[in-house]
Amino acid sequence: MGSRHISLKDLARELNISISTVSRALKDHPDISREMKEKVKKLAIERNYTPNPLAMGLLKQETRMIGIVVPDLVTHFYASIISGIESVAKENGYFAVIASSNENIIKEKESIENLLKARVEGLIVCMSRETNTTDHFEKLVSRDIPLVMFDRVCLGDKIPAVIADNADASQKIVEHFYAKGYRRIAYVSGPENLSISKERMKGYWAGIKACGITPDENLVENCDLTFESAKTAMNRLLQLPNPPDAVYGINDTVAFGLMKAIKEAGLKIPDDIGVVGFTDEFHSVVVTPALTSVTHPTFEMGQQIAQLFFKSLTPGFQAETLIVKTQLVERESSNKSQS
Amino acid sequence: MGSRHISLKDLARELNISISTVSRALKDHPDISREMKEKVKKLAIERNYTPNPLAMGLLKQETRMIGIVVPDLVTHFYASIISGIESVAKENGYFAVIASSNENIIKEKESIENLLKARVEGLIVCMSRETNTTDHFEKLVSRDIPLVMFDRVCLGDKIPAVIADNADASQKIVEHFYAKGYRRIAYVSGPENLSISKERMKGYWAGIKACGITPDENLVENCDLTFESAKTAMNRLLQLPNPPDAVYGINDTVAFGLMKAIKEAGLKIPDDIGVVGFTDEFHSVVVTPALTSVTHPTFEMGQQIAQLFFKSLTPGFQAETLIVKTQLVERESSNKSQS
DNA sequence: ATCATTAATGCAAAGCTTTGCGGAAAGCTT
DNA sequence: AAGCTTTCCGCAAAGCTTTGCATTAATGAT
Repeated sequence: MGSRHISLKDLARELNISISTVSRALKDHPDISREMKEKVKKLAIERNYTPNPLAMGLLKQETRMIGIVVPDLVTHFYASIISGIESVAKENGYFAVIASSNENIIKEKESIENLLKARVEGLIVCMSRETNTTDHFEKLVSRDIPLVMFDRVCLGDKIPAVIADNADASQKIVEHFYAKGYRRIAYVSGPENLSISKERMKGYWAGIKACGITPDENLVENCDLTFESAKTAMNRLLQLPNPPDAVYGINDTVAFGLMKAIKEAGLKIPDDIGVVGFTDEFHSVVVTPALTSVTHPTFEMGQQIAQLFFKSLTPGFQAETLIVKTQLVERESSNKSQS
Repeated sequence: MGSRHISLKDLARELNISISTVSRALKDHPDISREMKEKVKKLAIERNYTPNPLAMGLLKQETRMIGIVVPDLVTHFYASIISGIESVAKENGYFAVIASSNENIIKEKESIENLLKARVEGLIVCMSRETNTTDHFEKLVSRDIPLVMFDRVCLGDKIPAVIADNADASQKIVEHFYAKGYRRIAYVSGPENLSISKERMKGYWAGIKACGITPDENLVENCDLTFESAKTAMNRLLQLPNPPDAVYGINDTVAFGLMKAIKEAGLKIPDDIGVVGFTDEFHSVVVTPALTSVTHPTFEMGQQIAQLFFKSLTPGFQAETLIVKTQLVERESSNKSQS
């Protein structure tokens, strides 16, 4: 049962030499004679020896594990970022252990605790949508545990972070709508505790102002980021005395919900109502009409997150926030026929 | 640096007692007096002691890690199955380490090797689409390493597996089409080395036969499971002298590709051509028209996979293949107006 | 032949936990 | 008071690896 892996001791016994000699032979230590090295290496390969990471971890006091906590695993956005993180982690000899908070603050705290118990050397976290307190993150900072946050972040002065140019992108969406001839532009936001909500909201108002549109509080709705709640929010907008002729959501799941509600109301996209999403999921291409959306370079974002993480390990590191540029990809859903 | 975690030794030193006493006190060993237990436990909580899993792993010769290798992470199907596996794993005190083969056989083999080096106690694998040899799996079997496969499986007599009722479901799709009035029913399959390809193909022909349709080899196309290749396959079908009036794909990504090609050809779904998918992704609801699709209970499937894995750990276990029932969810894309 | 180098290898500790066994002190019996 | 049983605790080994230091043998120098 426990004998599936062979150890230095096994090799040593078989060759009738000491463990230290085996260890040194495998690492080409100058003290060991050439013949001995060859003999040892040959047997090691034959027996398929691989060093035991548990023993190494114990000795070196490091696990080379890095813990990732994301709100869910089934969203393309997170999955792709994780892939990016893993690619850089692997390059640095680390590997990622992934936990999902299921958008739940309790589970988020538990996941962090469990990863710490498993002796990860640091954490990369994207807050759940419920997370409205930050003490569990402050505790990590005060315990000197390496931590990088992304997308939904907090405590930017203490915790290094990677985020999108949320306000900018949001403003550009409004301006894009305006340029396409839309005038009553609505926005469906997410929970107020999330940084992305705040920043994208800021961009919305900036865009409205930049376009010289009279601001209308009624055109801003909230949802809890689910497909269903987005539909509900859209229905509220549609029942306004003066409903919007354009709408965008805080992410693509929300945008899909908006589209569904619009279609169910018998309205046409993009002619009756224009729609734009945020966070380009694969399926923006698939829906009809194809969804205009803000593209996050998710894989690269993941790589940057990991790079920032490793940078944060160096002594004297000061927390910084990296902002990645997004791009508005125009497709059919916001292409109003000029009338 | 290495002093972020405190050990039994730290507690022992602080209380001026031996390490063994601390260890036993924390586990309520009868040899330890009540007062001593209380004193130790109090300090342990105060200092936030958690046992070092590396040391435990080394001692007990177990890591409680289980390795998962999937073709990709960004597909809802796999992400959801992983969640299911993790939920059961956690219950049993195990945690999952996830690796992606990126649909690449080399990377698949590497991932398996790396997980083994990391001392996972067993593996759960879904083959990449390129995987046409099975020797690396046979090696695992002969090395007595616990292994469970799912969805795309092989060596069913030696390796426990969890799969969908592929042939059945496939046949039901054909019959569903027939019942809806479609007569020239096409099928776009995947790489022939994959079990799902073979089984769903078998179901296709069974369905054709059951409906009394004259078989037509031309109505069966292949693709490599990507969106693009599915589009290409569909275009070939559309250029047939006698093109199909219904088509289904081996999974939903393929189905989306089919839909795209059909739309680009200016044909209407479901009236000109009916479409059905396989493996119900979230977005089947979002596309227009909503996609009729075969639902896998993915989360539950993940749970069953994990349960089978733990069952396979028990002595005397014989490989078995679990077949999970799927369900055909009728939506708009196959609902031809009766004419 | 003796001493000093050099080369090649082994010993042992550290990192953390569990656990069988031995040991000391206290209480009890007679 | 001597012997025995409890009660409570510490020693040490095992699991695997790395590495400073010690050891052995052999070579070269004088």
